[in-house]
Amino acid sequence: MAKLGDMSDEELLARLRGHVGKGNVWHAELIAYLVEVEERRLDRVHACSSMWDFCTRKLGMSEGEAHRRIAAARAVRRFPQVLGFIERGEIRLCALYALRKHLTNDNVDELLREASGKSTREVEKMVAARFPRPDVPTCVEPVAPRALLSPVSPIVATHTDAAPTWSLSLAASPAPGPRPRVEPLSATRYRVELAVSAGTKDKIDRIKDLMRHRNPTGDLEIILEASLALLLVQLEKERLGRRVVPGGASLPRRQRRASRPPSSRLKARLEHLPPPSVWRRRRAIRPHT
DNA sequence: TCATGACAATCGAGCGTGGC
DNA sequence: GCCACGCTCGATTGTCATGA
Repeated sequence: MAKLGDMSDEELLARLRGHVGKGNVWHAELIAYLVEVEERRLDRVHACSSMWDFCTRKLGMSEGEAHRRIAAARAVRRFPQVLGFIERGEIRLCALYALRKHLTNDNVDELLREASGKSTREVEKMVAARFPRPDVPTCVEPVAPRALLSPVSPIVATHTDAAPTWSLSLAASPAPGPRPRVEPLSATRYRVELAVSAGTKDKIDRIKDLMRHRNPTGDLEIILEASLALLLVQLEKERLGRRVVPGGASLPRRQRRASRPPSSRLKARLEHLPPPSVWRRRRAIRPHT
């Protein structure tokens, strides 16, 4: 290959354009190779018990990498048209991974077209809308503090209730627990899972008692919705009430910026800033920024 | 043992903000 | 108006735990 420094500007740009998008082609080729290897059963020829074994031991892939690429290869094997979508960068491997179990001969073209150009999250939402899952049962139960957590996840549904749609775990201390989880179940329903402090649990119980006349079953979804509605009104008043600007959020960035008083802008930023020691830590952790 | 899911780490892109 | 910086979000990858 010629040295980059020796190339003319035109040649340099032409070669650069040639490289753009090669990543997708490379990915598609890799998947195509895996399809062929599996069809010829070359994994067995090379003393591997499975494709996964072949990819991890012979090709040096990580477990997750092997798993996702084999899944993509099997989707391509069933539906060869998938490869074109990968090659053109219209569908990402992660998005394909989310989609693969729902592909059939009848819907593959339609689903691929619909998922085309969407992010993985958007594809997950699309799958949830097309293939809705039932609501999860409500669950409120004590969990161990973070430091005492056993390897087994403490979040287990123990109570079944038809109507509510979110599960809740109760932490015994305010120490950081498992990460909150929000996942689409269908086009209009979400599963929300989180750990809360004992104080928050007490508030929920108190609200349940006070709302009993309007919410006889103590439905957590009703309580959450009512609480969020109140908080939303308060926050909109706090954050947007001072900025009486015609058009509001639809104004161009510069106008929005100019419409905000400097004092409140600075205050709003300071309210959400971690202490300076954390800034230094973050910079050390993220050297690329 | 293998397949799978969950989650954290990492990287890059986009956006908002402050300073010049 | 431009630029640098920091934050957030999405995509990908690696690791670990778990169930078949």
